[in-house]
Amino acid sequence: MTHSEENYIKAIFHLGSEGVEVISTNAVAEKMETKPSSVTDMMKKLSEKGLVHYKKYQGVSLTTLGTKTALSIIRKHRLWEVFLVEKLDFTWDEVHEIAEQLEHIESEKLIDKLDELLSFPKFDPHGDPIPGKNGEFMEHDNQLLSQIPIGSSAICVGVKDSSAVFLRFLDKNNIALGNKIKIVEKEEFDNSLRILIDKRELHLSQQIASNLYVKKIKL
Amino acid sequence: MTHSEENYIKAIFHLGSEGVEVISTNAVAEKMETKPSSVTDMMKKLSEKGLVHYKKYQGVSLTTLGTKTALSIIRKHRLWEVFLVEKLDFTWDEVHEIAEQLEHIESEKLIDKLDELLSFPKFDPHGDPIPGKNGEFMEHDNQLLSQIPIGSSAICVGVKDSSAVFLRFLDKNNIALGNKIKIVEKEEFDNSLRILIDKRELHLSQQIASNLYVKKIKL
DNA sequence: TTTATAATTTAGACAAATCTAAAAATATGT
DNA sequence: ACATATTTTTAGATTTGTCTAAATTATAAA
Repeated sequence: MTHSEENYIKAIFHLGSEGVEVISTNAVAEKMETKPSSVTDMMKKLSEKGLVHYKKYQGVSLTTLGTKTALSIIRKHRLWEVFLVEKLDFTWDEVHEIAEQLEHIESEKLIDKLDELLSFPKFDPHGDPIPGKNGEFMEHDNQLLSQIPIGSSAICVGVKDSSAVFLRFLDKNNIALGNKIKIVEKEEFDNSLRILIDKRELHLSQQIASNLYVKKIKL
Repeated sequence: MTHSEENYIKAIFHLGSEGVEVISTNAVAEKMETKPSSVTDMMKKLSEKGLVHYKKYQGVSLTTLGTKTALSIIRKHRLWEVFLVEKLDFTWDEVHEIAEQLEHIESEKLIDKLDELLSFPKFDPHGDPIPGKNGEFMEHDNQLLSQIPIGSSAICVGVKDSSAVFLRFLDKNNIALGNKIKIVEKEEFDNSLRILIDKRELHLSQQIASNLYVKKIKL
């Protein structure tokens, strides 16, 4: 498989995870930052290779083989991210671009050994689950901070948007995975939240709150 | 730079190190396993980019920039090889192919951090010197086992041929870098050697002896 | 020095991945 | 349901890296 093919497969997988029912040519084009006509060409190719189901004008979806392939690429991406943070002291906002390159390295043994070196991590630095060697994949069933009722407490477990800007915003405000957050008040007007984190009080916009995955805890 | 361009630059550098005075189109083609016509095309391109000196029918050589580029790629290749052996327990005959892929990953910071993780190694698993961050490069001035006089002792410090077959031959005969070798006798007829290594006696063909770098030691 | 051989370059073609512009199919609004 | 807007596909062109076959230049041999 070429890098380009792998990137398309990954994009289709991610669109699927985002809950898009039927994946359109335009959606893929937007995610890949290419033109729809390029997507059409690639879908024909991937279809011939048995990686996607594709019928003209009908949208696209991954075959079983395509899904397996996507999970393998995502596994590599996320393991490399853990490596960069845990072993090379990169920050979580720096690792994505490098992992985008490393995910295309071909060597099953390399990934298995890397997995072992990192003690078989289950999540990447952004809280995303790492698919297993045999394609086991646990979608996280976490809630977004914005969906949690007022007064309850939760642990920060992941980010939905893992762009560098968002991650640096969290760093700046000392919000890290593992932190406990208590929702003090929700502003009716703009759905912004007043929260308590490490005894500090913070004000988070709705946009921030809907990009933070949390796990509710009982008091 | 594309992967292909980088591979050509590396090939030209290695041909230069092998003591070839003028590097011909055919020599590059052979090393790259392509056709001479492909080489001509690429040389024009690299020449326009200022990486090589090239004049039709006159052969090719690296510019200062080209040499700097080659050293950077070789530095990456060799650091990754050390990583694979030291951190992931690969054997020295397994690392070349994977490092061929990893050497194209773009990130200065990644390489600096990797260098640090590995405690700034000076040699790769085959005994080849690792170029420094600023292009410092120490060609090893070692002798080949075949050039050492009878009766003298030497330490095994590197391999000239680092193909998997040769490396596995050395493994099979318990010859590793760091081992002390004493040359007992040289057979006039075929230049094969009788050596003493770890109290074991071994018989090495001329071909083997001329692919092992050693450093002479005084008794 | 002329000729034969080998090395190198040019010309033209191809596959991969992309693009633009035009055509075709589907979806939407009244 | 019909016209319009949107989406998707097709057709044809471009770039990169490769190839084959033919032409050119350099080298070696008689």
